[in-house]
Formats: sequence, C-alpha cells, structure tokens
Amino acid sequence: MPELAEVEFIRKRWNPGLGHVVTSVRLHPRAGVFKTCDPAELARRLLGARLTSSAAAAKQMLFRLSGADADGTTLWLGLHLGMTGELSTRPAGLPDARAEHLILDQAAAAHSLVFADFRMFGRVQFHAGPDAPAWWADIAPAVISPAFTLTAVTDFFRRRARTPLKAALLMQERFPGIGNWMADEILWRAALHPARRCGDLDPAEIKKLHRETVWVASQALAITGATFEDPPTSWLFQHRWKDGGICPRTKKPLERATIGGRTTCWSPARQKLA
DNA sequence: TCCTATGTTGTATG
DNA sequence: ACATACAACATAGG
Repeated sequence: MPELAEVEFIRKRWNPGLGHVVTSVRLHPRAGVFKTCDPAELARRLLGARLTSSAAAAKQMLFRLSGADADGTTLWLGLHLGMTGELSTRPAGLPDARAEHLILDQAAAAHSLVFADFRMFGRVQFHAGPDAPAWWADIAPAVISPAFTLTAVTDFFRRRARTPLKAALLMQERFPGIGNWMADEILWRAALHPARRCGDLDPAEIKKLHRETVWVASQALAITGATFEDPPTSWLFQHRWKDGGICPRTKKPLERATIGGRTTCWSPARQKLA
C-alpha cells in the first residue's frame, strides 16, 4: 500500500511515543521481516531505550532511540512497510494479534507501539552506534530536494536507454519513494506513454517528466502526507483502479496492462507511443 | 480455482 | 561490469 506520502503519514502514528521509554519489547519473529537484523539484539537494546525522534525518507521510516546503557548509545530502528505494513498505537495490556511482529510497550504513556504486516514484505532494520547506518544514509536524495535535478534524470535515462519509463520511475535509486500509483500519475500528467523507452525522450519531454515528478510528490505529501486523505478526483489516482475508468482530462477510456512488471494505467488519448 | 494486490531482491540472460 | 527481465517472497480477498 504505502508510497512516499503514505509512509510519511504512517510514520507519525508513533508520535505519541516520542519522549517515552520502552518498558517491554515483544517480538514475533517470522521469516522475512527480521531477516536483516538480529531479533535478540534488537529486543535487548530497545528495552529501556527512549524514543527521541522519527523521520521518513522514500519508503523507509527511521525511529531513533537513546539506549538504556550508560552512554545512551544511539539506536536506529528502521521500518519498511512493504506492501501491507502498518503502524499503530493501542492501549497497554491488549493481547498481540496475528501478523504483529514488533510491539513496544511504553508504560508511562500506557500504550503500545505496534508494527504489523500480514504479508511480510516489510522489513525491520536495526543499528546501534553514533553514525547513521548505510540502509538510512544511502537513500537517494528526495525528489522534492534540490539534489533531484534535471541533469540527474537526464543522465539516468541515458544509461537506462532501453528501459520503459514505467520501470524507470519505480527505481528507488533515482526516484526514491515513487511507487506504482505515483509513477502512473506522473506519466499521465507528463502525457508520456508508460512503455516509451527512457532513451527515446527529447529534452523537453524529460523536463516535463522531471517537473511532474516534483509536483506529484509535493502535492501528495501536502495532502496524503498531512491528512491521509486521497488526492482529488482531478487526479488519475481516483480513476486508475476501477474497470471502465475514464480519464479526467480527455473523458476517454483509460487502459490497463502490465508494463515494467506492474499493473499500469494510462490514458491512450493523451499518452501516445510514437 | 484463479487472479489480483500502492514492494523489493536475487538470479538468469543479454 | 552493466543493463534488463522476471520469478520469488506470503497472504487475503474478489
């Protein structure tokens, strides 16, 4: 489910835990979710630690804690929601439900912080130490940051000359946080067919795509990232899932097919293969 | 039963 | 070494 803006919103669901100490840790290690960290170490170090801040970048969330050891070692808890991950808080003392993999109780606040993911494509990552771990530090600069330049996109498209636009927009090393619906939204606004090859675009088309990427990400963060509301009906978002959907701009039928390995929706009257 | 699902990664092939 | 394509991961719901 979650892309850039949804991740940013869901990250804030643990805000009630900021400033509070973790008084007990419950892990339900199932295959996958804890693959890149040691659950035993995670449980040991989180116990007694204080949650100090959180952040989101791309589709990754970071929760920083100050450890319970004498020097208060910085703890870096990374959560990725995969396809079906969720964060929530709930009153203390309730039993753990199925698919809840990580539960942090905070007695002083009388609640628990919960990470659940029934499909288990999500990930828990962990690091203890003063410096940001690679899985956080190496995330590409945000598409709404000044580092996301037209030149960077142009260079990327040159190297990925044979890749369909749809597949390229899903590559996190250049378009961090962009997922299936955002990619379709960007291409629809830029009036580019998702199966066009990166190397075939002229400079004006790349510029348009760059501009729409920044616009869609900014608006999604302002709307969904702040309130979790869906974007308005003027967006492709509202029409792309239903059979027989109509393009809000051309009023002609939308089309769907698998492109770049993912279900893709576009407006044939507006996005031409050429 | 079969198909789909807002994601990533490992592997095979070119 | 690099780019590209696709199966695999695991589960629920239509």
